[in-house]
Amino acid sequence: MVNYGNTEGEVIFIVRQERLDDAKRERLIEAAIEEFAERGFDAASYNRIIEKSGLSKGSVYYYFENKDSLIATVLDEVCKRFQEVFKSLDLPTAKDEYWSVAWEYHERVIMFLSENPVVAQVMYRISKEDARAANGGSLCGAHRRLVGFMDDLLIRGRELGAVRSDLPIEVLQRVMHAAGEALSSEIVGAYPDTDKDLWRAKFERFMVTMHDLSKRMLTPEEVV
Amino acid sequence: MVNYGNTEGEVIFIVRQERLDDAKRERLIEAAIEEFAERGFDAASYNRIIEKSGLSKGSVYYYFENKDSLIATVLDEVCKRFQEVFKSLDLPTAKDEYWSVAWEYHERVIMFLSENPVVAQVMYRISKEDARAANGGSLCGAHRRLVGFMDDLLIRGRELGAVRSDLPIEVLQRVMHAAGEALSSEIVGAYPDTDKDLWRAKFERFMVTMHDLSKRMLTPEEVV
DNA sequence: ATTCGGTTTGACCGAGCGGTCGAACTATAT
DNA sequence: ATATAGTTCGACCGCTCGGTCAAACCGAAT
Repeated sequence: MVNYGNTEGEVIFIVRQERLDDAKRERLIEAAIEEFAERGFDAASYNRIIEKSGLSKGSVYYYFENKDSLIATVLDEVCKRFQEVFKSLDLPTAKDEYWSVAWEYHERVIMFLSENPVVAQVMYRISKEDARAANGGSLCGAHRRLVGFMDDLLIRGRELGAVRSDLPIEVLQRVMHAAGEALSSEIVGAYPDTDKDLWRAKFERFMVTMHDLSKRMLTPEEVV
Repeated sequence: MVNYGNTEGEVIFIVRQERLDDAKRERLIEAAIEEFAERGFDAASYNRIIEKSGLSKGSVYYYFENKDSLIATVLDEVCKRFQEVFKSLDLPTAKDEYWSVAWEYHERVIMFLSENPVVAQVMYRISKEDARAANGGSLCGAHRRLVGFMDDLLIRGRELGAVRSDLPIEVLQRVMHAAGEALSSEIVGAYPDTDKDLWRAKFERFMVTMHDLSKRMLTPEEVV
């Protein structure tokens, strides 16, 4: 797996980070995730992150060259956590397996996002700020890692004849991603909000809708 | 038409703005549109806008109470320009008219966005920064105005039986908007890029794809 | 007891931010 | 010619930003 723009800086910082106490590292990264979730990467305040982490300014700058370096580290962390979700999910090997794997994928995604609302918000920020210039490199790479499984799934689906071939994978990817975001907005971030049954109902409605839309959008042209 | 959070400030500024020279007003607004397009509303620099407009700081603050006030004015301006596009487009009155009107809508949208790339970028920023808190009011209102026609079209479509009724209009709206954005990304902003025929081809491909996806997503469940 | 590399600290830096304000300018009425 | 109201101007304000740095601290080796 390529390491997109992560920690490309001076070697000295890599050495130092290895020696960094785990507890401190976690406090810093958690503070950063919260800040990025709340404000996005651009508007995030490095000062505020440092303050929230409880470390001193000097210490943080001792381990991380600058704001971008910390961003890269956090992006890597977020990607790792998300990718972990699909480690045990195999791509379909036959056409009639496709939609059940897709269902499982959507289910795992939505559960992960619901159980990790703050991380979810960061992922949301990644796809929103993706296009911009400054952190473009890291963000773009992170975005690619996040949609990696979906990409592979679409490619496999096309090979198996379960997914239309008249549109580029990238277009399908974008539309699916956009639809998923639009649909999941009212479910993610409202996890066990007082009423667990209500959430479960919302969740199941989302799954049905997402599955329905996926099939409609992706099914090969000759079938419709 | 409701005036969403626009120029709610002191009366004195309204009076002054009425007396403001048209040429100066346009220079300022155009500078602001460019800045907002490039950086978004949050990251936009009021100082930079003022500098670009050629006016002095004191003058601008004489006519606009603050940054938010100028943002509200620009939002209003952008909404007006976009809404102008549909003034001569009527909602369908029969089921078999629906898809031709939808086609016409998509065509006009994409033409407007292509011919006004900077304004398009601002509209893009509106929908991206929509969720956030600070300017939430104005941005949210502007967003509603921008998707107003699509909303009406969907509602009418449902009344005519051309659009599915099993999902809330708001969900359909979001998915359509997201799909449109995902699909149009490679065409908007690349208007007459050296090769006019190439762009025309891209445009026609977009129209076909958008229409296909719209039909797939919106068609009532019993038909599929 | 001293030295020394790794680590921690917070005062400090220049830049840019949104916003203020008193002085100067201008045009019209008297 | 003078008074008055509308307008223009840019120096200046307090604040936060990302980032620097000399001094202090600490624990292990000598």
